[in-house]
Amino acid sequence: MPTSGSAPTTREPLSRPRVIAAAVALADREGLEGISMRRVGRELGVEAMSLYRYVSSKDDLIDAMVDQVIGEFPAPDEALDWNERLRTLVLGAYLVLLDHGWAASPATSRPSAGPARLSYVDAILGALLDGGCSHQLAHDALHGIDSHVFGFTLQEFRLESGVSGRGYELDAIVAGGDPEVYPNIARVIGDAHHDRDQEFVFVLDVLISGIERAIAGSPRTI
Amino acid sequence: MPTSGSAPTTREPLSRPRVIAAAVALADREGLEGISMRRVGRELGVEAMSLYRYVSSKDDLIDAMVDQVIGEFPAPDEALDWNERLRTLVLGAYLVLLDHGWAASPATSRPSAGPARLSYVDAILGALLDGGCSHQLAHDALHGIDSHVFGFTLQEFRLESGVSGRGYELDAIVAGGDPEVYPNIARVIGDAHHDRDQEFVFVLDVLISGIERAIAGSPRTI
DNA sequence: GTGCCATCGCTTACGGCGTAAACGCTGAGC
DNA sequence: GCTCAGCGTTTACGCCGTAAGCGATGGCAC
Repeated sequence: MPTSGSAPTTREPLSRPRVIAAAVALADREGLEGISMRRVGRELGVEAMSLYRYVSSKDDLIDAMVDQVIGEFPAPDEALDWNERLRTLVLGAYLVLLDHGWAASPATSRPSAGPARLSYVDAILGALLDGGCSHQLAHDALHGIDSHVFGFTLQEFRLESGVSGRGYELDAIVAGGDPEVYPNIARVIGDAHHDRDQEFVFVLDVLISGIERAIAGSPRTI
Repeated sequence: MPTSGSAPTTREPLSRPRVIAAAVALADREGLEGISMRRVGRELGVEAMSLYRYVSSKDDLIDAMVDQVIGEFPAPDEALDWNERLRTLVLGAYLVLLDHGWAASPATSRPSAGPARLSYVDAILGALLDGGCSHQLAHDALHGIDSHVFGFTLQEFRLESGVSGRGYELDAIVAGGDPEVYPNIARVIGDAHHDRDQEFVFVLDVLISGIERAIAGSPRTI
């Protein structure tokens, strides 16, 4: 083998970013359930135990994956008014999450908050404070917005990627049963158009206009 | 052994409800991670494989556990006005979920909807329709309410039962770092009072009053 | 050159998981 | 007494996360 020229088969060395990226790509294809240390290792042409040099546990890996996804959320556009800024911030987060649906669940249920998540939270709070929210109101509103972003995406993936396949599964259940048993579901389900983006925006706008009215009711004094 | 009188050591026969109840009790104590077929079996003094006569898989068990919890949600009080009925319905659901925090995650992310969940959805839709929502609006509002109920509870348990123990973990993270990095978090975190019930109600009221205004904007025509 | 040591991926092993398949017991009906 | 269905058990397979230790590689001091 020549002394300098690297052989084409020389594989790139492992690194934490490479491990995380491979895991994210795998989860994008197979979902969170498809993630195991052995599978991620295989993805990188490496044994499972080798990953532990870059990741302290599977939980650490998943936290890092989540933070990686949140890192893709678009940054706030400081030129916009606070409410429009908040809207685009949240909408941007939602659109990224749709590309990595598996991330909503650990993002919601795991306690860790990485730097990307803290930045995102900071940006949301920044918009709320610029709008005149009291610290308390900003704090409460953040919770509402956060559970909307992650909770809604989670629901979407529940309905979409269910074992039963695709579509709105209530359809099937209700259609198969007596319409007298769940009369209101039966009434609504036939007429309603199921457009997830429009639903997300509807709820988001309800939240934002509710926050605006709360600010008007008790604006920040300091 | 006498022919009739049952010996005190005779153990009650297994049954689906008994399996589900034992699993719920175990999850209440240990969380969802503590659920394994072997552990649930041990709880009942039985081998893991015996459960499969009453439950077709672990997923089936978990779906049944979730529906069991949702079955505890209080029924709607038809005497109330639609908006107050909706409020108490949602608040009742939230309070039950707090007692079974593990249930929020599978309730949100698994595709199955058992009879209790369908009843609950039907009750919510009933209130919305009584309020004059169009079918489309009722449908959209349902999604917002649902992700609030389950998403919010999920967040609460994320913050509470984290590995780091108890309390608001952002505190620790932010306090340890440079306050310049996340200035808005730093501003808010010191002042805001963290009262999860009050936060839940705040967001709920924002949602309900948003729905009221949406009804006023485009009431149901049929 | 020689010896050393840090880096890093691999091997082996353990206990636990979900569950398929086949096995025994036990009690009721005849 | 025989049969048979109901029901809990045993055994086994392939997966999982990860603790512990091994071996190769390559840069560095001398």
